[in-house]
Amino acid sequence: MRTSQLLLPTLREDPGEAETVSHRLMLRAGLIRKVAAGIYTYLPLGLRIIRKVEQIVREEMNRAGAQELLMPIASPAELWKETGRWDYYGKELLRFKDRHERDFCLGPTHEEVITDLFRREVRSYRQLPLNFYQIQIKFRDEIRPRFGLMRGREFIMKDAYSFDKDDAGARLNYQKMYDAYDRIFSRCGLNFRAVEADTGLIGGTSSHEFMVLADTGEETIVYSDHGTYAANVERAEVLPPDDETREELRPLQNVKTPACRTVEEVTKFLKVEASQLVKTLLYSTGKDTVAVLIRGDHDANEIKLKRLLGVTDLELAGPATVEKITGAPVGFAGPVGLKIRIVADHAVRTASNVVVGGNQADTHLIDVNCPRDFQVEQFADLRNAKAGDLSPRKDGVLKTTKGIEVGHVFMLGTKYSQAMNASFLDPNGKECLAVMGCYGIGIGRTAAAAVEQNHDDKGIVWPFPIAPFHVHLISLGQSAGVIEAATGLYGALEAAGLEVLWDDRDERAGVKFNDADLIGAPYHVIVGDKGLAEGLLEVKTRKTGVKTKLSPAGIPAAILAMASSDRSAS
RNA sequence: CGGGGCGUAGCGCAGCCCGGUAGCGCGCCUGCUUUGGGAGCAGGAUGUCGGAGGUUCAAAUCCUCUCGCCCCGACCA
Repeated sequence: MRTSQLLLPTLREDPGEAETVSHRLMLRAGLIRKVAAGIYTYLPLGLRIIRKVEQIVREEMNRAGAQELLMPIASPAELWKETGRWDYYGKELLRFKDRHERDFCLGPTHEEVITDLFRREVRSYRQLPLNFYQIQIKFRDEIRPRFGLMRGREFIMKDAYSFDKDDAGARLNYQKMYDAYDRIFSRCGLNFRAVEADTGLIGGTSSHEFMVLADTGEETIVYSDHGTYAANVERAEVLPPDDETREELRPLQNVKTPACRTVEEVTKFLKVEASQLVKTLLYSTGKDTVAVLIRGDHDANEIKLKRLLGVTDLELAGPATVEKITGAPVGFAGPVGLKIRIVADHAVRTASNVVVGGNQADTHLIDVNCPRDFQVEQFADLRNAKAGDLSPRKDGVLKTTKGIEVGHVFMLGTKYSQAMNASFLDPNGKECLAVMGCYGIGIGRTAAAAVEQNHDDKGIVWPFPIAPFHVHLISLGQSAGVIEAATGLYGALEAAGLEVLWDDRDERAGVKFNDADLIGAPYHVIVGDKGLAEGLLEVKTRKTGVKTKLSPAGIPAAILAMASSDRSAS
């Protein structure tokens, strides 16, 4: 492809709308353009990258025995009402009516549609197992789209759905997908890790997320320093403290803490550690308000809390509710004398002589002890794991890192097959529910994650397998010799099976070099009069910046050799 | 939805506080020179100042309302 025939609008300056590396570079390199918040056009070069990732995904899905199909973007409300997700999914589900006033939505995921297909078309255990996948545009009306392709409202996803006759089969399919994901992200040249995860809105019995490790990731991962345990922090179990010994209990006292509301303010004012403080969080469940006690140096985990309380909606109570229940403004709530249901994290049980809110403005209580001064209905694991905690498998101590979730595999069990009566006949003629799994990969997010992980101050450094082009051919000047040599090389490189972007514009060398660095093809070949005069042309490896002088005829073979050694090294 | 910020030429921004001619850099067009890391000179084009109301002799600037976008929190591939 010649740049003179390609829409490749690179930007010299950082666009004002982008802050994240991948978002900024993808805009600057002319890969994407925004149409509306979280909605993007893939420009020709950007689409090539998307297609590369899709192709790797497709090959590995096919290899794992999944079959490709394509479901519609729009689906009727009836299917969603069958599983209850028409209501449960909330505002993220973009709804609309057709001309006959029938309710439809844009598919945020396709369990309903595929399960409907299954129940219509599959009758017998002989047809199982089955695994279907598609690569298709999804729409989720995200609360806050951000970071370009990282979290769009419209995005390209590979989603797969497996159907098995029993749990053992489902586990096998799950494992196959897990292994396929491992290969996919390895082939994309990413540094990633599979972690245990929460199942969220999709539901089901267990799941793993595939996380690309990057400081800019939105997810926090905890992993054992000496073992194999790794989990999303929202999922990671925290073991109850094994040391039950407590300090000698001192008598409770009332202290004035003027305008000290936050943990930080209170600990600073009273000169105590955050771990000596217990915060009292009031959560509204929609039905009632529950007090949740968490140690001052810990963070509440709302997913664990929802599970304990058996609710799906949960939010911190507003100032009015807090005042009504505690009689004090926000910041001074405490468990002593509180008349509502109280649950607490395990760590609160073994803490002694703690500081809590006094349920009175500018007042805290110190040397408070449970159960002497207040009672808790239930102790449970309600906090986020943090660095330094014991691994739940007791195979080491937890460390934390940031990650970008690029893939997620779920064991669904019979959640959807039951709701939609997707059954088959077993050898005895008995009707059985299909055991399902579902498996997603964010295609655009994978590309964006690759940029987060592979860039420098000049631009993107694409991993070879998903690079939009393998070779960026840069011709300098418009002399007959240069044009002839570049034309010859272009043909020779393509004949060698390499994808070549030839910058044939009448631009100055600096402009071309800078654009090439920005776009980030793995290898750059520079054709100029200077090189031609000595019969040697420069080949630059984008990642290392190393330039090698080679005779033109030897360049295609040399690049193929470099590519294969780079790939085996990584 | 809560909090913070922004909307002025294709892009990045200044001007707004203190009302009076719409400006800078990059890009774009023409010409000459230049040509291996974002060229120089000369000339040129480009704006419903996000939109609607209002105040005023006069509004990019002040007021009200509205729309869009970005960033921080509650959701997820």
